[in-house]
Amino acid sequence: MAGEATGKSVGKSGDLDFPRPLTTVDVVIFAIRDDSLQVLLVRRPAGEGEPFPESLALPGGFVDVAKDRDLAACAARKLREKTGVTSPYLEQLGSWGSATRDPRGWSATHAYFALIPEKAGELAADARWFLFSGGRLKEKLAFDHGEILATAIQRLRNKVEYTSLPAYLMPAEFTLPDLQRVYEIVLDRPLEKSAFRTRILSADMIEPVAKMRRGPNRPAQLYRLKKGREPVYFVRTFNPPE
Amino acid sequence: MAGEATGKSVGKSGDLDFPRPLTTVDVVIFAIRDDSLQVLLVRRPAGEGEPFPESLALPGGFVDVAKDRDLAACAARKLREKTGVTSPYLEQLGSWGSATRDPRGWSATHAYFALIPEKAGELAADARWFLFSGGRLKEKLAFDHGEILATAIQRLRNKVEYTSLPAYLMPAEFTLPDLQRVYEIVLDRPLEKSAFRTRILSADMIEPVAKMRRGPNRPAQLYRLKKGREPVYFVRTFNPPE
DNA sequence: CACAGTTAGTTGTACAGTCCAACTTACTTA
DNA sequence: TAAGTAAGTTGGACTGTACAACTAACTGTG
Repeated sequence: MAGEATGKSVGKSGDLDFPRPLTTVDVVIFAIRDDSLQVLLVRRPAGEGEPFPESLALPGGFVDVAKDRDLAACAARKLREKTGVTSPYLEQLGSWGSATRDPRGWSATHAYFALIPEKAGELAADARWFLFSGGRLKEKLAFDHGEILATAIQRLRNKVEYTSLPAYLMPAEFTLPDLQRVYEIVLDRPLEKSAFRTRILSADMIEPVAKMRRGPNRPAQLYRLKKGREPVYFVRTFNPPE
Repeated sequence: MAGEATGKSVGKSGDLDFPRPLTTVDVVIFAIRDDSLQVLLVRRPAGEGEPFPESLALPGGFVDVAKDRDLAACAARKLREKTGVTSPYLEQLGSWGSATRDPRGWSATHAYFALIPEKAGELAADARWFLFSGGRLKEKLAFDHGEILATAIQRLRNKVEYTSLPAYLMPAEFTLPDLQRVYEIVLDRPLEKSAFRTRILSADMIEPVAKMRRGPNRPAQLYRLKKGREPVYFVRTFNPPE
């Protein structure tokens, strides 16, 4: 495998001797920070021959055929390198490939999206969190990363309507109003308190811990995610607005 | 672009001189035939150095950087080459990449799934329809295509619960009981007639044509898909079994 | 030509879960 | 002790599915 080099003939049949697209992996990393949905972006390097120098981009890069066992491992590696987070919610988003998306030639990227709790330790030096204002990012992104990001948000919003995905954006312990707030941030619309509670509590996805969150008002029950990390699918969506 | 060959140094920075994974596209093509869900598979060639010689596999192959503008075009090309169908429902399924899935080296495939109406003209010589018995395919497939196929079925089933996807499996004109039958075949469970009709008719996705299907019993209204091909999303799933 | 058989399509009641709004509870602060 | 606020509950209206019984429209048979 290591002797395969850049795709020059390797097998007996010799039919692998043709141009290969570049293969990359990019990760859309979401977190809730400052009461809003944020995404982690990196600044591209400025070197000669670098495409989109100094533009903002999704964290990612070439698959390393020596280091990466598979695509998911590659995505997990990039997530870890940028955030230090090791076991988040990581889902494949899709792939984008064309002759023109990278000026260096035909390329295909495998995009993942990750949900992580706010805490997160140190970020890599080139990485920063960015905010959506009005559901959109202000900055233009390198390559087709704007499109990938838009797809990620759409997928996230869509799934939040009928799954427990936002649970992966929560810290270890949280209250039901906390969780509802995160749903509302992602969906960008208010939800009904009683319907929300009924749905979440009957989904058997969280369990109360023997503590209350105390504050200036009535204390709130703290919960944690139950083991068995698969997201829950609800049989109805929250009823759509208007 | 054409001079790029197999990944040998091209840019000024020269940092593209590293091994590139093989890049392929595979297509899971579904149709309803003989009152059941079938998938189109091809027999792999027998040549020396061919992986999985004579095994069954999904239609697919290497991205051709000269012919294929992007991944979707590549998938559409493979669909066309095997079935002659040109404008089906074609959705990206995901990508699978690892060091071990192809004995020829690190490879990544971009998988698509297509829904086509039964009619379909001539098939390519190496292609044949295969049946699921008991929700599973009997044959073992080459590479990780069994896994890809399983994911495709799961995705199809899942979406059929709350979208109008099966409409793309229908011929140009069909009756409501026809459509319900297709839902039932895919979901492998019976649905309620009245709830089904209410849902479909209020979704504004089909329109009656001025004809009836006549047969040995009461004639049935014929419908066709409305223009504007996006699938419809329902706010509830069909209530799950048991 | 009536009647059985079959499928198309409708109707009505029960039920589940959201929507909406008002209510009670438990705390803090003045 | 009273006002304020957020947590959590309760009940009636509404939407859409589940289930079952019904009517409608045709064919084929005796």
